[in-house]
Amino acid sequence: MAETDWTDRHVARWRDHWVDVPFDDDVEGVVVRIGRLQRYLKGTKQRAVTETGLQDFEYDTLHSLMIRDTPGTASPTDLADELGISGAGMTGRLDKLEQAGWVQRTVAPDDRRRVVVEITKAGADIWRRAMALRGSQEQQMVDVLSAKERATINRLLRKMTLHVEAQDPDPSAAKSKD
Amino acid sequence: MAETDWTDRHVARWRDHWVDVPFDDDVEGVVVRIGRLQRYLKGTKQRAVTETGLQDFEYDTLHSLMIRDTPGTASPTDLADELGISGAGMTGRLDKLEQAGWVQRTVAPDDRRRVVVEITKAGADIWRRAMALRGSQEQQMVDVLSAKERATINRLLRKMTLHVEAQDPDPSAAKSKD
DNA sequence: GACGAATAGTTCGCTGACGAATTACCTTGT
DNA sequence: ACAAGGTAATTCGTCAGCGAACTATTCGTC
Repeated sequence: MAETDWTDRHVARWRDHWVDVPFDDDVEGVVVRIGRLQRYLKGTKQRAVTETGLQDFEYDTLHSLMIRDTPGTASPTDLADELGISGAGMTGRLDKLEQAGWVQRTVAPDDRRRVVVEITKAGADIWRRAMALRGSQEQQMVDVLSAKERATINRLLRKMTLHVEAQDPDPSAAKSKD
Repeated sequence: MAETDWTDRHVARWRDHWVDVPFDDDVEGVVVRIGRLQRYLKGTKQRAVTETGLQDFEYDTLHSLMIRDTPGTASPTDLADELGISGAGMTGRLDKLEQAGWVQRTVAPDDRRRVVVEITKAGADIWRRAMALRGSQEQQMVDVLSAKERATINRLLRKMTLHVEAQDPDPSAAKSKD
């Protein structure tokens, strides 16, 4: 352990104060570090996205629309589930995205209750631009690990994701604000 | 690689569609998995906190107030920084927390611009109750790893947090909604 | 083939958070 | 000693998102 990070200091400070609560250094370490890395990623995304002129929630929605088995097209409900927001919230987002010209709504001809959301050329283009800006920053975070370490951490992370994905059987309760 | 998780499938699906963007399986894997684990943790916290009758943001604020070198007392600005919300937002939260009787505001006698936020007995009690509910669920996530694996993943996570903490020199831009 | 239940999406009123402006207080330089 | 500038918190207007009620369409069954 060459250096101590924020989490080490946090854990050291709190090991004593813990009363009536199970406290395991390694568990706390994993949980807190994941939180801190996620916070960092959120920040880098924020910066990348803002640079394109998109708002955070606009990018999130376009992103969700693109990274699916049917890229660029989805129902509002599916998107809402995937993004972890309410139906009402989704309506609001789509109003703004459609207004801005990034997506397009059409009613499904076979079931007129359904709405099909499709990304426009402009939408796909700006999403790709934001993606490019993002990628490099994420790369930077992971690049401090060697190839071998990257493989190891993915193996361990996968062990945990498999566990949590098994608990929550819904595969669409997914990606959140990455 | 015994089983594939959501991220494996995501990466497999997207390796091809990637154009004009650097795409590394392992980098994407780390980033996406961290996001998904964090989402899960957010969910477990949510459930634990709701069970105590607290609202999410109330718990977050009490938590931030407790896990510091001066547990149970802080300035509004420090709390806002730590929680990553604006000063205005903090004022709003403190209004509600004070109203509910979980915290108490007093002006600092030596510098009357300053406000000292202190947790009340009731506040500390309910926070502790929520903590206990939380702990066990976090434990569960990490428990799929062996003791040795837990040590390894913490080492690798620390490598990354040290990197990102070095980039963002502000140590208070910290914990977010854990 | 018609009426009740189910489903997809939207509208509505409210809430938490934001940025900008404001108030109150302290510090510094002359 | 007092004006100019800085700092801590609050107020104000706005916005995204929520849950609940509502509308429009389809399904199921008798």
